[in-house]
Amino acid sequence: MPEMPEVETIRRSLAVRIQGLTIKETTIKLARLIKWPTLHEFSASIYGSTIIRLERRAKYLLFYLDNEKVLVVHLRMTGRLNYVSEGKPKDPYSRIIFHFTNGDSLEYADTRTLGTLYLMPATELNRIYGLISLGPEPLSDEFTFDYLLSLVLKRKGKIKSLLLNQKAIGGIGNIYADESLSLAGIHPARVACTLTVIEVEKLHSAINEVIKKGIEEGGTTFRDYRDADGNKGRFQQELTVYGRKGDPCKTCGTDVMRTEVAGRGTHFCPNCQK
DNA sequence: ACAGGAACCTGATAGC
DNA sequence: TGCTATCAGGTTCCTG
Repeated sequence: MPEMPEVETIRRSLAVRIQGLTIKETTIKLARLIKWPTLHEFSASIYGSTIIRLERRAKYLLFYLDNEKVLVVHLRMTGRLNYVSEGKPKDPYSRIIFHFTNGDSLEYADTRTLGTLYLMPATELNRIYGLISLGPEPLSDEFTFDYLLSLVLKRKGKIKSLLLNQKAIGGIGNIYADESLSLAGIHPARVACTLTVIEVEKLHSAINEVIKKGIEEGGTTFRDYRDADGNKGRFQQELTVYGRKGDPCKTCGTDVMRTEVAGRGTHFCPNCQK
C-alpha cells in the first residue's frame, strides 16, 4: 500500500503518540507476519520495553526500543498502523496488537497479510536484506543528479522498472513512479539508457518534487491508506495520471492510458510522455 | 548481472 | 442478484 510519503506520514503521526510509551503484552493473531525471531522470543523481548524513537528508511519503519532492540515493520500492500485509544473499536483486519501500560495500544492491521515484522538487536539490522540493500532515497543528500544519471546510463531495462527498484532508489512505488514520469514527460516503457541528459535532469527534479508534495499532502489515499490517527491523505487530488485511465490529461486533454509495464499497472499520457 | 514473471494473500469492484 | 475476471499502494524468489 504505502510508499515513502505515506510511510513518512504514518511515522510523523505515530511518533508523537508513542514516544516514551512502554509496551506490556502483545496479542499475536497472525504469527507468520513475524519473520524474526521466534514467536516466543518476540513477545518476551518486547515485553516491558519503552519506545525511544520512530525512524523511517524508505518504506521501512524502525521503532527503537530502550532494550537495544529495534522493531522493524514493512507494510507491503495493505498494512496499517493504528494508534488505538483505550476502548476504541479495533480494525477488523487487526493482526498484531501492542498494548501499552497507559491502556492504549498500537495495532498492526493488514488485509492481504503480506506485511513483515522483525525484532532485531540494533547492531544486527544488517541481517534484514531488504533494509540493508536499499538505495538512496529521494530528497536525501545522496540522491544527486549525478547518481541518477550514472544509474540510468547503465540500465537496459525500462525506466519505470528502475524507479521501482528499491536497490537503486529507496521509497518510490507504483503511484509516485507514474507521477514522476508524468511530470518529467517521459514514457514509462522507455529503455533507461536511451534517456537524454536533459530528460534525466527533468526526472531527477520530478521525483523530488512529487515525493516532497506527497509528504506535504499527507500521502495518497487511493483505497485504504490512513495515517496512525485514521486520517486520509490529500495527494490523490493532485494525481495527474495514476488511477485516471480514460480521463483527460490535465495538460493536453488526451485520454490517459493504462497499460502494463514492469508487471505493474501503468498510467501515462500518450501525447505528453515520449 | 540483469530482466521478466510467478508467488505470496485477501478483498473490492467491474462486467456479464 | 450472482458469478467470474480483474485489479490492488510491494517484495522476493526462480528462471533464462
